[in-house]
Amino acid sequence: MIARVIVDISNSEIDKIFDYEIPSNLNVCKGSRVLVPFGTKRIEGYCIDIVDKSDVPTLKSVEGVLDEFVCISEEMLELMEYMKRKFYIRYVDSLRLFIPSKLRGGRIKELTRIFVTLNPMFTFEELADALPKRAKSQLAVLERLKNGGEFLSVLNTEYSVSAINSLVSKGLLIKTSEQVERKPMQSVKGVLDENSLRPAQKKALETIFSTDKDTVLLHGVTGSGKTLVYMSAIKKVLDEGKNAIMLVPEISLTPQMLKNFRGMFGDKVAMLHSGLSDGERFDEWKRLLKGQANIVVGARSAIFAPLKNLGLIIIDEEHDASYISESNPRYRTVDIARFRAKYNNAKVVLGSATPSIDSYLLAKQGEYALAVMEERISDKGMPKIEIVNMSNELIMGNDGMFSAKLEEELRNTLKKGEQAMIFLNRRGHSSFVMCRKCGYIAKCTDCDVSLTYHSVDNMLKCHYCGKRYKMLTNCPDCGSTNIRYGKLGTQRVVEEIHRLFPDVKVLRMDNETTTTKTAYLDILGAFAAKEAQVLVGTQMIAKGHDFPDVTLVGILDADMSLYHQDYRSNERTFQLVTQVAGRAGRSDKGGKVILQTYAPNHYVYRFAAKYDYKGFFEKENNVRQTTNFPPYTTIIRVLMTSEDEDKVIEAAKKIYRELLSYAQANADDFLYIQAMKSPMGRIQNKYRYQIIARIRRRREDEIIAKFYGVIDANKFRQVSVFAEINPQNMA
DNA sequence: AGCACGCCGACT
DNA sequence: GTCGGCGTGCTC
Repeated sequence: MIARVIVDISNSEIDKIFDYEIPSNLNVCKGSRVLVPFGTKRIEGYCIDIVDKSDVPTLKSVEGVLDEFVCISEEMLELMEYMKRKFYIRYVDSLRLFIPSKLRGGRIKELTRIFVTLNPMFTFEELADALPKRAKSQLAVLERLKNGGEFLSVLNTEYSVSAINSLVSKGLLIKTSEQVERKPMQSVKGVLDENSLRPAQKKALETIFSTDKDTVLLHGVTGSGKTLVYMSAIKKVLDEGKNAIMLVPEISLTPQMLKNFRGMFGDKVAMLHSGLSDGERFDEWKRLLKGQANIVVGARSAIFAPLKNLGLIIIDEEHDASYISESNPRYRTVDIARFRAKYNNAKVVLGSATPSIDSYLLAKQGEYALAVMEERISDKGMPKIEIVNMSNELIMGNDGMFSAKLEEELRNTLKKGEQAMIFLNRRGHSSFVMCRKCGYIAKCTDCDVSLTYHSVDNMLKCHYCGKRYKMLTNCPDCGSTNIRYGKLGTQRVVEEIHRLFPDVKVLRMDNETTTTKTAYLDILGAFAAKEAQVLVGTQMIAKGHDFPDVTLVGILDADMSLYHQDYRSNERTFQLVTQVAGRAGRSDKGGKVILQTYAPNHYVYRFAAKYDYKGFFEKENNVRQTTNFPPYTTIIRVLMTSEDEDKVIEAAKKIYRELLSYAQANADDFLYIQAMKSPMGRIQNKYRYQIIARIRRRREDEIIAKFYGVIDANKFRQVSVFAEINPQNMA
């Protein structure tokens, strides 16, 4: 018998199927990982098929089978073919997405997960007394473990590493390496009861299971109870003996979210999130493969979970950009989900308060079924959004960051002892470093980008490649010591608040303050614990936790994301404003949103302030259609990079010539094609040139195939070339 | 991606 | 004479 093998080397020249003889003593299956001789070396590979004969005259033999289980299912092999056709992804790159990285590279060891308990020698009170009064978070950890231990990986997502570590080093906590039977957490907010569902939720559930469409768009305003619909739907599917995938944006994999699912479904849930170590990820993957877990909750890549017999795939916050993989391998999660749903005869549910224009249009066109939930569970209504025209503030002589209105509202909120969140866009707020004498601006040596000053460590940082530099004392050009450096926008806001309200505690959350993985949760945790009254931050504070005491949200500069050459910027701004506004008034205290802008009449704000998604959709959809932008057209971007500028230009010219003549021969389908230097001309010491084409969609598959074909046929030494379809970022 | 094969310069 | 530079081509 012959094994058809993909070797585990990611290179387009090698991404072919190689045939090997299967020795009679080896049990090689379709989907097995195998060890094969390749050139002069031995290498890992994947057997994707078993056949009787081969066209290759002399064959080498498979040397061994790597795992005691078959790790790629028939479904995933078909998905691999689909991903090749649809996204031009190499076979190996697909296969690598399907399995945990722990499996590759030889030795596989079962990891024993570390379990943490309170030291049984002491009572809870004794342990608590041993702590200094200041150690609040350590006390929280102790309280968490009062009723039983927890896996370290779970604990790490809930508390800071330092709190846990210091408890362990003081001997108050005990780490055990052996597996301990998990006690399912107490369920939250009561058990799922069909009767506790509101009519709108029931109706949404009905739509999901009665429609003949494979995909349902669930448009539910913030706070309309989408999570309960998800859970009920999962429960129903589980009762039928089928399995489910629940995807959330990475950032919303908060402890609460995990707790909800564990509480409801106990051991049947596997988690795949960034807080897991390789070993833990492997453990979870194995549980899914063996059928020990029936539900997976995770970020984008969990769509590839090895679950069989899928009944339901849920994509929460479907508009979130993180569902589109923007670096190789590039794919769109919805397409993968729909493939798997079709294969398993399952349903896909796309949930959002602000669906993407693409999705909502598909729903209107009847490609998706549509379920709508228009009311908040709390009957509180949405917080009122007030638009403040910043041009007027300037005329009135206020050139500060806060409008008079926002300052007043902030004062009221603080007086009442309630909390406020101040949101500002990051774009346009990085602080660059400049010589006052000669105008020199500090730039990265590898990128065409000015450096950002980071006050935390007094260093200069390149935003694009991450390279760090010492802060300048003298100007390298003129030697002057008169160096000016700005502050990050968030930092300036914090100072402004301190100036206006000297006694108020303020937390700041941005790139600079969240360098560690746990810092994000630490800051949110501190704010939730009311250690500060105001939280100032960038995009990061837009999603995630519910803070019942937040009654005021200020959006300082909504416009920053509006005026951008990106065709999606209106959509993004609408989503952002809606999302940030949703942070206010989560409890019965109600809430208020102050939106500061220089374009108060822009339709994005008019619709956002009324929470009128449909109105916004109609307008934006119309704009896209009349201006010939996606989803009515498709943008293809071919990016070419090299350290050698002459070589990239040569490559760009050659490829452009070929594509241009194709475009001219198919002029009816091309709205635009142009070659140019990329807006970010050099990143990580590589020069970047691009070809941008905008095409009509009726023959898009064929045209995209042509583009990939031209790229494949043109290999240049030291130049890398790749294509992107409707890229999120054109820099 | 590796690695061997191969064909030209400056060294014990 | 040979050691080694890295350009080119192949891997079932």
